[in-house]
Amino acid sequence: MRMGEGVEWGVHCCATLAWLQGEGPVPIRRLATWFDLPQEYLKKRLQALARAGILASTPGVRGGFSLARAPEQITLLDVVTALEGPAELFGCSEIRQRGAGSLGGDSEFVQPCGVAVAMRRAELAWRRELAGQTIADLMALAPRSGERTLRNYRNMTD
Amino acid sequence: MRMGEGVEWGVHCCATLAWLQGEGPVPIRRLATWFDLPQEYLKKRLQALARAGILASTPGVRGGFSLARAPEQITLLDVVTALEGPAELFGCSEIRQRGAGSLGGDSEFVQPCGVAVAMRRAELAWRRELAGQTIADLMALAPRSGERTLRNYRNMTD
DNA sequence: GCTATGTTACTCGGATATACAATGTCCGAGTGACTGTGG
DNA sequence: CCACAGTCACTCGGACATTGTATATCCGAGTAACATAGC
Repeated sequence: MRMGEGVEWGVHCCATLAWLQGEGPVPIRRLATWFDLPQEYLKKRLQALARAGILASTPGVRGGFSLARAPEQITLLDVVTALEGPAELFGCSEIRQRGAGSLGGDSEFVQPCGVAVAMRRAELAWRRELAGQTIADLMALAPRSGERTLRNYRNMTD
Repeated sequence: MRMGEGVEWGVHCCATLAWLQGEGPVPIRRLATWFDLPQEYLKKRLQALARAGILASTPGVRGGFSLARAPEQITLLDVVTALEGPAELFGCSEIRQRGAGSLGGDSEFVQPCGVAVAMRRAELAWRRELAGQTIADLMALAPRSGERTLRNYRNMTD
């Protein structure tokens, strides 16, 4: 039960795109070499972010990816949900009303499964924390001596 | 990123064993038919709970599994950790200091990755909620008209 | 000078391969309660 | 009545087979900026 690596990639790429806002779209190759990631697979993950409305993709010769909204409007929960899917961590398959256990109890299962309720509560706490952190918050935390390096790197490839 | 089904099985089996405390060990076959689960695989998961000190297994002809501690002493976090491992949901692989991004920044990476910090905070909130729920809490919530059925079921197989 | 055509550097979407974890099954060994037998 | 061996019903641990998902790669199609050619 672990999150895919794509989540880490996605968040860092969002932060990077936030630093580079105003410079136009950033091609995947630049992001991939910047973080040393497999270019093709990174593309797939960023496409998922674009489908979710977090990134915007512009085709063409000067194309690439850019933020679709302001960094303050992108939460970690948005990124996680876009990349890992909306499914819950705990999927209740209602085993309580299967097998011999369901023979006697007919009207007992009208109220929800207590296990699922408890799990959902924990999961909501998790999502609430994730929803409270935006890309802008991460930018404020990060020590951006690297920002200069990041911008210069564009010139290195041109 | 989903939890395995074994977690649902484990929690329900713990609750069942709690109801049947004092009747001695319960064999796997009874639990498996009760919930209509694959017996052999359920065994594997319960063995994991036994290794974690949540269940106790007694060999022999009247053997089976039983709770190793009181239901108040078993939290959902215990069960989840025993079955899914202690690994964190978000594994930071420090991509920020890989590739071209790490060329300029030398002393920048002394402080922890902001992404990992935010993820860890959310995860701690999740674990805190899970640790606040015990098997005994679930028993108090559950409508146990089924408890009679459960005890009778023993006689059905004897 | 202006339009048409081609080139280039990107993205998109789908198809496919690979690695690894989750799920499921099977078998031999150990163990303790019970049964039966010999003394 | 008691010691002892045998059987039975369990668990344990490991060795597999199967399935699904994450990861990774590749290819054809579309698109917009730019360059070039033709009028």
